[in-house]
Amino acid sequence: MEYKHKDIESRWQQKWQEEGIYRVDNSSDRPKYYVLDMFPYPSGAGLHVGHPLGYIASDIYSRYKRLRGFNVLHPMGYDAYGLPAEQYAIRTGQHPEITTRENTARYREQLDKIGFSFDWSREIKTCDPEFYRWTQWAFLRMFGSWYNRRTAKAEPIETLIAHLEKHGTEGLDAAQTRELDFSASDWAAMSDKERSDALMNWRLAFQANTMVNWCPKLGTVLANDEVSEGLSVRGGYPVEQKMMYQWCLRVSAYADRLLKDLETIDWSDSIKETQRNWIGRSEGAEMRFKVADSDVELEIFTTRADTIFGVTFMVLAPESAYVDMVTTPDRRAAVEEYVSAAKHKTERERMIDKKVSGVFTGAYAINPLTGKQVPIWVSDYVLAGYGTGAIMAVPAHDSRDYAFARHFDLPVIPLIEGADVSESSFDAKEGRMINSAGPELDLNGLEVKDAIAKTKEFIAAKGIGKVKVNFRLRDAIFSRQRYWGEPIPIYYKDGIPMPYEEALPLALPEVDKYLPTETGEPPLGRAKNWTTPDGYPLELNTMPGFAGSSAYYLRYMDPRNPEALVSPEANKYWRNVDLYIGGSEHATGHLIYSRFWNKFLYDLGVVCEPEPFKKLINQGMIQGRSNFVYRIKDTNTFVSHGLKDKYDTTPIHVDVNIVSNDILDLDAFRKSQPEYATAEFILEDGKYICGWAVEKMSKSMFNVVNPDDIVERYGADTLRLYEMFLGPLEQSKPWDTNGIDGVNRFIKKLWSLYFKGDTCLVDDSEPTPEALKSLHKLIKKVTADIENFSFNTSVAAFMICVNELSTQKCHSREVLSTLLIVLAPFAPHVAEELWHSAIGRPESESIVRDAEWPEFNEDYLKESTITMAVSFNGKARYNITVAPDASREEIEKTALEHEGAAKWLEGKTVRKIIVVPGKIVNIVVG
RNA sequence: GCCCGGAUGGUGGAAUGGUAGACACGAGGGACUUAAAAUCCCUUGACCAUUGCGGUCGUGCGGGUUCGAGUCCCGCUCCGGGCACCA
Repeated sequence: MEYKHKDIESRWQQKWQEEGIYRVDNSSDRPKYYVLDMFPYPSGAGLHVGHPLGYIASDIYSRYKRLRGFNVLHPMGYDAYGLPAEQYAIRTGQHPEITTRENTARYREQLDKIGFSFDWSREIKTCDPEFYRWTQWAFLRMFGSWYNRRTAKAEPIETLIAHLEKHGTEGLDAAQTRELDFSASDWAAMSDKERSDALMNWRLAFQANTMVNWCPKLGTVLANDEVSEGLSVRGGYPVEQKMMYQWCLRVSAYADRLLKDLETIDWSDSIKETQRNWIGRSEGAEMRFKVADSDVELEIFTTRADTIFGVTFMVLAPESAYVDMVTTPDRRAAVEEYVSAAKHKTERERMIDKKVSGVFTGAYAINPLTGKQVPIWVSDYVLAGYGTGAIMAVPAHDSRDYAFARHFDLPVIPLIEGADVSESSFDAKEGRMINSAGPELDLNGLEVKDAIAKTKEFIAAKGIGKVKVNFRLRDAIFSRQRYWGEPIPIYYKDGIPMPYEEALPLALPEVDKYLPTETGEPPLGRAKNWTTPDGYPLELNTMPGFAGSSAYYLRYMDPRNPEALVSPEANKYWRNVDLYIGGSEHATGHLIYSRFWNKFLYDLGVVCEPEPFKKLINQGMIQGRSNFVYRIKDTNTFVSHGLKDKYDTTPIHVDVNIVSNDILDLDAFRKSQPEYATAEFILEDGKYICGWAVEKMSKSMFNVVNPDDIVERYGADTLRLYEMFLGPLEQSKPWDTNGIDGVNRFIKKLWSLYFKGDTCLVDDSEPTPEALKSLHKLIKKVTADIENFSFNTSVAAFMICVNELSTQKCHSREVLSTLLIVLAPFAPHVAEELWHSAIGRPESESIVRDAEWPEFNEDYLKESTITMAVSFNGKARYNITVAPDASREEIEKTALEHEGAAKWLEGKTVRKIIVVPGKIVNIVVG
């Protein structure tokens, strides 16, 4: 029998599917294990070889866990709402649902060919009403909840209303949009509309007038993580800041829990660090500065309370409400001009324009510790959205304040001994304080750390301010002015937003065009009868992309449950994801929102674990490896890479699919484009060698490698092994087809252990000690490697083992069948085939379902003798062989009596002998 | 600017503080073959020596700890990633 991958793979894939061997139940005697991949957005381009990298790794792990006796949940689905399908719809008029259906079908076809062990009976799509009803449901739960800081959890809005009825805002400690202050009788006197507006201040899903990232080109608002450097992540269009009334999620309420619980989960340091940065906890103090000749008090936030004696001016954000309150009449015109100019700048313009700018308000603030007056300025380097939108400026110890002070010629007072502030500020939080003594507080001589603590204590005691923790994490803007997303289940009764609970799932309506209406309303404004049966208008915004992906891992536990997102039983059984594999680009988006969403559901008692993903592995990106041909200028002649420097050439991308091992297929090249039909070549050694470079894998670079092509040519098992062999899972690396032959050769070599032509070589001979040693070395290595996600070295271990068994001419059924079990997670098709055709296991049995992972036996690894290196002064000189249980003395004796020793001992004294049993003997001479 | 990673042959990459370069690609040589493909065998870090033994240097740079450092510590350089007028 020959190794025919096409025949083998399609046959087993079909059989596995018919028998439903990957279907998993919500109850089992076996322990549970949940392995999840980040589900893909089904784009029109289909999968390229980079996409399955993480899926292959998770599949290997799932299969391994199954063989180890776990009940493994390993589902797959589609993140089906997204911009590309909508933009395609705008261009062509094709309903995004059709586009999405076509794309998911194509994805499924591609995924199936690779032989994944997904339980497709649990497949979900975020655009399926039976799925998104639970996205909408969760949104309404958030709408109906507030965050009680006292109990540190979300509570039903009714408990808040009860509090307001009794005490007003008195004694309330809640996550909120802004500080509100009213009494129980005020509450009683409010109209329904006023109450609704007031409650928005506390709801976890709420509407607010906030500064949003508005992308005019996309016609929608974007969340912070959807914007990078002032451009939209999708499409790269400019984004401006705009005040809009929008739906938001109060993610910030959970900032401290999101930060603290990072310590409880097994994620990489880098992604935890990214989340820590994004959450941005900073401990500081809020302080009040009286404004001279006014009752206004400026509240500012600082992390450097110790530098209060160095305050030489104050700065307000242009958008700050203080600006209006403090500006003196004579300065008003100048200030208004500056503020309006700042407002008209986009975020990108503000970022590019790093020039120092600002305007004096005419007012002065009084330093509460010194009583001295300092001028109040307005500048756009202070952000309205962080802290209080006002700062005390300490130019000596803050580089931004320093730049401002130098530009406007304001005084700089150094506060730290030895700090040279003639050229730049001294920002480090270290050193001893100077110039820091006032009538009531003396910080001189203290270390910065102690000075901060002392100042905080002082201002708190004096009632000048309080200790405050600020977070950079913003509430997530939750409305999108787009069509292809989940409708927000809200209707408006006399202008009051009401939950539309009874309508769930609230299905996405049909529209004639996927564009905003003439009056500038979102596309849902075009839907006919987009009202409740009573005629109340429905919300026109849809939910953002992260909505559907925030709780999908819960739905897989119980995907067809019509009563609940997930039943308590199913949730208690599967709990949370044990292993999650996906790209690190979701660090500040999906992975934050999911954790937030899960914590909210945890507060509600819907889920039993406070974190959704116990362990997270970020697979690296697979980059493209582009090939180039070199055209001699103004000719149709192409020169091989090694000779190109002799000519004046232009490098041109050439399709990597007509290049093999960097050698160009000349005929295919001539046929690829009409203009190349008459191309001439200057060859080296009869070949045209292409140049190469690592670039993003994309159509425009002609470097897209399609997994189907690899599967067609080499088979899924080769693709799987090769993707793992490419390098460490978490590292980004270019796809390089050059090495794939080696892995394919390995499979053929493996096959030749079992078959020579049509003859089956497997027999019942007693395995030799060497064969058992090779096998158990492999079991030990692969077991450890899988646990550590070091799959590349596992593949190497297989190659070594097969080479050894092949040299030993091992035909033992015992050894060769165990080898297949170890290989099965990596290359399931060839393992299953040989399991039956060569080992002769019964038809009814499947290696992927019924085999048991072998335990390695240390005894087989023991050597009758062991080799140890003998070194002199640390440099190895010769080897000795000793018994494994040789005593220290025996080893030393053997080492010194070895014939090689004489040369090194000649005329020297032995000072010390270090023996590391089994490894090395170091003889220190001198 | 702050915070995380990383740097090893021609290439991708291996190495619980213990003989650096596993495994694979590529390259060179050979066998088989009319020939090619496929397959198999040998060589392959650099330099020196080569009749044979062998020797010297080598993990981005400079120090240190250690009998012994790719690995640990200190100080740099460069590359990748995250955050960023966040006070």
